[in-house]
Amino acid sequence: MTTRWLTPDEQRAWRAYIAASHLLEDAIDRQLQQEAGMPHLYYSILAHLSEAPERRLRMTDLAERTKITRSRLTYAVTRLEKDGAVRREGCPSDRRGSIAVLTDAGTALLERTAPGHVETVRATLFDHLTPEQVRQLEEMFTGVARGLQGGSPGSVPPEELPWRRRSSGPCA
Amino acid sequence: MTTRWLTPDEQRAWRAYIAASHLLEDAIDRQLQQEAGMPHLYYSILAHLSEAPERRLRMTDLAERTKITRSRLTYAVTRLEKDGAVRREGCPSDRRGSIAVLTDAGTALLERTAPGHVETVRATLFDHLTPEQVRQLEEMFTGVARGLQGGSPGSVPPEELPWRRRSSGPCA
DNA sequence: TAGGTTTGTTTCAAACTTGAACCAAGGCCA
DNA sequence: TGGCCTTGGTTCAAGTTTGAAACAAACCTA
Repeated sequence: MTTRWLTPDEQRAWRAYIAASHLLEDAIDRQLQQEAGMPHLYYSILAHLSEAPERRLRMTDLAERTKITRSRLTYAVTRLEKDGAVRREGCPSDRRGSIAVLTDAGTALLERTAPGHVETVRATLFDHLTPEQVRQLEEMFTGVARGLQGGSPGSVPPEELPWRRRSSGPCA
Repeated sequence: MTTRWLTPDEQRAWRAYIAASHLLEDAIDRQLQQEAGMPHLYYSILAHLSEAPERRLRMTDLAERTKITRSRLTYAVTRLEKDGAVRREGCPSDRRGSIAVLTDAGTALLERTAPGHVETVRATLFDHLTPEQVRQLEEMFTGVARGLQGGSPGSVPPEELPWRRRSSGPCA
């Protein structure tokens, strides 16, 4: 089949998306670097931990939720551990595993910096969207994410699809 | 003022957006790394050059269009130059300036790899969107980008807004 | 239960990004 | 003209990301 090129509408949408998402990530990274001393990704790691039961998650679980690779997470957690925001514990039920735990200092940092972060997200993104667009945004990107995770990254044949990691739970 | 926290709708939209945009960038980076031997950003640089008159642009101009910092661009162009996809030329009218020029090899690489790239963008993004959503996407992100570029990065006061770089033109 | 495979995580080197500092060259103006 | 501020680009060190390889524990299965 010959290439299905993008239509002019799609072209424009793609460009706008790429431009805005770069600018947005940069703005948020800068703000968090200033206020929290860490890039957005690291902040997200803390945020995800803070919502988990007992503020702890298996590394792989955390990697999945934050949508990053394991090695990237290892590096990040090591840094956050140095900062004192996270602590690592071994997993008693599976001695291969290690668990990242949000410390009290990490919790405090999150509470201190969350308002500024939210304000930035608002100012950069949501202040430009109507409530209807917010709903659209969620719908679109939920679909896109579903298409991408746990399978068919691009054009991988469906044979490889039925792969799904078992949810490892709080490991306890 | 107390923090304007995100509404549940906004929360969900934000999470979906973050997750999908990470997955999307990863997928596209992987595909281009495979097929073109370079990450998406580098490919974009070539793409932008290919559309410029005479396939050449001032560094700063190129940085603006690709939405990246100058130092990042310097690094990228140096690499692309080593690959032979880009050549640097001095700017005759302003001896501070340097111009990135897309070489024939760069053009060939672009032509060879564009179909695969477009196919990936389609499979990962546009195949999940209705034509109406495509229009919405463009509208939303155009607004967001406008809000972010050339001013008010987050919560910078309007005093700093009226900054606008003069479009330097093809320089020649 | 030994051997082979899978799974969870880390490690390592190479590539990339960041932000501040630097170096020209251009512009402005007394 | 001589300073002085601005602009266009690069450089440098420190930090981050990548992908492949290494490990170790868990899980088969014969």
